[in-house]
Amino acid sequence: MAWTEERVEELKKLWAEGHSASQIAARMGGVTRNAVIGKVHRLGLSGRAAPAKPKAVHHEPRVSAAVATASEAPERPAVRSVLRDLPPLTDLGSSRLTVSSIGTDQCKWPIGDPASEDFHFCGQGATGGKPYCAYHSQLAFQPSTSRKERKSREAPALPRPIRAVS
DNA sequence: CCCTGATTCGC
DNA sequence: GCGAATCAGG
Repeated sequence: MAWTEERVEELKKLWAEGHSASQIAARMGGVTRNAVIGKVHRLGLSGRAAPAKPKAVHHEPRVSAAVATASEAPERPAVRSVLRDLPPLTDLGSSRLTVSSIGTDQCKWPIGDPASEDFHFCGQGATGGKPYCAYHSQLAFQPSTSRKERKSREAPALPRPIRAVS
């Protein structure tokens, strides 16, 4: 399908009305949203009414600011009790697991000081899309506190999942 | 995973 | 000029 006068006309109109590229593509037919966007750009009418863009930040080399914000919160009594009933955690040679080398199926429980050289992750098998291995999942996802202390509950006992590098 | 626009580049 | 592929982001 070619961009005839009429079609370009309608494109301009719809775009000006604020329809998205995909909406325009669907309405006009014969073109994909990519085609629409491409045309919009070539017509020089990109950027609609005052979205107030921050400034050309598009497509810049992205610095991975994925600084591990993990904290090795000291284990609290409640956690310790859980710990007691769990099988010992076999120590993998995990000192090399860094935020960038850890796999999606590896436990991301932080070990050590994030600011330290030897900071690493547990690294044991983490299944079901969980960020932690079975062992650490039990620490991370503490059962709901008994309705008794409901009121004073808060502070999720431990480290929040490290955001996997997507 | 759904969507958005932006950019690149072979055609 | 065109638009699919790809990217970056919401």
